[in-house]
Amino acid sequence: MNEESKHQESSPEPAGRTDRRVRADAQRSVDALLDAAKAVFATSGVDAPVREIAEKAGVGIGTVYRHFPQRSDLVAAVFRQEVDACAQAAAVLAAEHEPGEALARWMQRYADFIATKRGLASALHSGDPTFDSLPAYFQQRLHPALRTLIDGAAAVGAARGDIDADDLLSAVARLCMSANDDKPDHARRMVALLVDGLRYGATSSKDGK
Amino acid sequence: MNEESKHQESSPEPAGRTDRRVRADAQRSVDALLDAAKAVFATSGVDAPVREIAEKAGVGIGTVYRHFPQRSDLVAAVFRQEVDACAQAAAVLAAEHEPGEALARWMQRYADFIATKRGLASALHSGDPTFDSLPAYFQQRLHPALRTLIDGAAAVGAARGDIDADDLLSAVARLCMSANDDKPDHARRMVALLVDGLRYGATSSKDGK
DNA sequence: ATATAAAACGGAATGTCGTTCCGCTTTACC
DNA sequence: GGTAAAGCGGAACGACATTCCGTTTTATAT
Repeated sequence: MNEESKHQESSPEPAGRTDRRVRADAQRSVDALLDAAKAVFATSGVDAPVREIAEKAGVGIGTVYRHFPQRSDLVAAVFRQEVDACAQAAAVLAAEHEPGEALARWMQRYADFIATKRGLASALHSGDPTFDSLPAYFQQRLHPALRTLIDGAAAVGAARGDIDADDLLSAVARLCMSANDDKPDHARRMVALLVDGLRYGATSSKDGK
Repeated sequence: MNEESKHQESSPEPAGRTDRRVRADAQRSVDALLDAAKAVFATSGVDAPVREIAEKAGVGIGTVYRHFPQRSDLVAAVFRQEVDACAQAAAVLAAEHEPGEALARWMQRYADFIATKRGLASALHSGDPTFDSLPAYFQQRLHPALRTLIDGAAAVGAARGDIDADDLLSAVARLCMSANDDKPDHARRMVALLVDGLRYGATSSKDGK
């Protein structure tokens, strides 16, 4: 169940008869908007004015609302984009590191994502219908990524494999949302503890039980 | 321009009542505002316009801001008021029911409070300094109420007494904030389960296990 | 290459909101 | 009753999200 990238780098392939779909300038605007919004949200929070994002992206206000009918649509799009990046990171880490290390690094990557998005929890509980589909999207995108990493690590005996990916994802999310006010690295250590737990239960042999 | 006249000089009133403190019309305005805000927040959410509250209370906008310098001060005041009511309910329930029943009913009362205040979690995580003191106030007000109920129930063998009140309060809060979208009575049943757990561990006699 | 219609653009205009300001009214105390 | 402080109401202000529409750009047909 994969889905082609909706807004990736513009590839000038002339294939297809009716290319009436996406105009080049529109694609440029959307990309610039997403980049600008990500940067502005990171510095000024998700409550930053739309005008500030439009200015940083070098487009007019009207252009923002052409592509994102509501403010919340932009916010949701950025969240989705970051989740995509997080999911993609799984493949990259799996290619660059041995399975156990890849799993550990990805868990921290995911934890960082949750911890830095302070406005995420508020958005999900805001009642805005725009965000209703986000939880399902997150799980749909993150579950396979983590599942693959766990299986990979379990195959070489670097971690136990009998763990539900969703359980892990929600557990980490809860850990990172709780005590972020007191100690900045509290979440990091708790996640590391979780990963160590995965390693502890590893089975060296093929036979799981 | 800061508040300086809150506290008068050192004890200028020996026995007589100094009426220079609160003017009658001001008290009326504050009461009407609090009532109106509670009603409006319940129906339209905590993001309801200040003007709507002012109109419902029958006062002008200026009057709102005289007593609540910021919107968030009004929100916090309503939260505090509801927590007070919840804490007071403990004494009422203790007087009207036997200890075990009082404890059980109060837990549901508290659960209802948390579950219906959808904007509470968002407010606490909003970063607005106005809400910084709320968690401490909640605990300070609720802890003694629950502690008394637990002790009362434990004294007649209706519940175990070796439970930390804060643990219970935070556990119930978490339960009521999680799965409120799926099933409306999920929280209620989970809280009932918790209460049953308290009853299960009750000691009818003095034997310490 | 030029024409053309659709798509996209920019930004002024609109409406809502929080908050401030200030002249007028009420209250409490003498 | 006199008076001064406290309280009141609401117009005014600035920030924001969102809409509207005349102008410009793009993709395709000619």
